[in-house]
Amino acid sequence: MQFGERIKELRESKELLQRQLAASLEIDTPMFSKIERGERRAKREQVLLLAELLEADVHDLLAVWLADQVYELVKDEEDANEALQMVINTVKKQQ
Amino acid sequence: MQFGERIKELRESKELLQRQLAASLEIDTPMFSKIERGERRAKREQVLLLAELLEADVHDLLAVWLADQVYELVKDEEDANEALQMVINTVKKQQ
DNA sequence: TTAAATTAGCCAAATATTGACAAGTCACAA
DNA sequence: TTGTGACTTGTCAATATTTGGCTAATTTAA
Repeated sequence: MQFGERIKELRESKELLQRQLAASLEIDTPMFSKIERGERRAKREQVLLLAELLEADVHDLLAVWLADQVYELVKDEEDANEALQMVINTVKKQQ
Repeated sequence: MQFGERIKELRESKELLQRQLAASLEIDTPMFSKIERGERRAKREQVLLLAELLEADVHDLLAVWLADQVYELVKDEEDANEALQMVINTVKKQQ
């Protein structure tokens, strides 16, 4: 939902081609295209690399990347909000 | 983390045995035991059944069940909080 | 100590994810 | 139009993960 768009924006603002970033990530261009369109998910390690290559804030990218995955899990659930609040409380304490 | 404990409490307060609930869910007792201890995750459908069998609030159980899964995804992430906030915002709009 | 209840460990079957390839579309320059 | 480069689509096999169920151990309670 958001991660791919973010990557695409950053990539275009740096005038890089998919195949260039794909090469850096050691995947093929179709795979990179899919990541940008959210059809496939990037690996955590790839997010770190992309942050570096695109000179973007790594925490920001990681947060968006994570959010995509969480969203995928809860998007069809009526009780998503309650569940998310519970997790936030748990995560707070855990720090 | 929470779902299994919740089920166990409800089960014990109704003085039911694992094997009885397991039979109702059409799984074996060891599997039910694992669900209670969080070693395996229940299917959504099983949560609905459990809510009925244990006379518990189905939304409440679903929320806890979902929360477990989300937690599993974000628990080791430094940026979990930011990600969760993003998802909450997205989910709010989606309604 | 026994018998029932619960847990641990293991394995095979089913499912999902992954990476790669070939072929397709699209925009545009020659 | 034809050709070229950038990107997308679809498919497939390889790999990983999840699932269900079995056996055997351990715990609990009488």
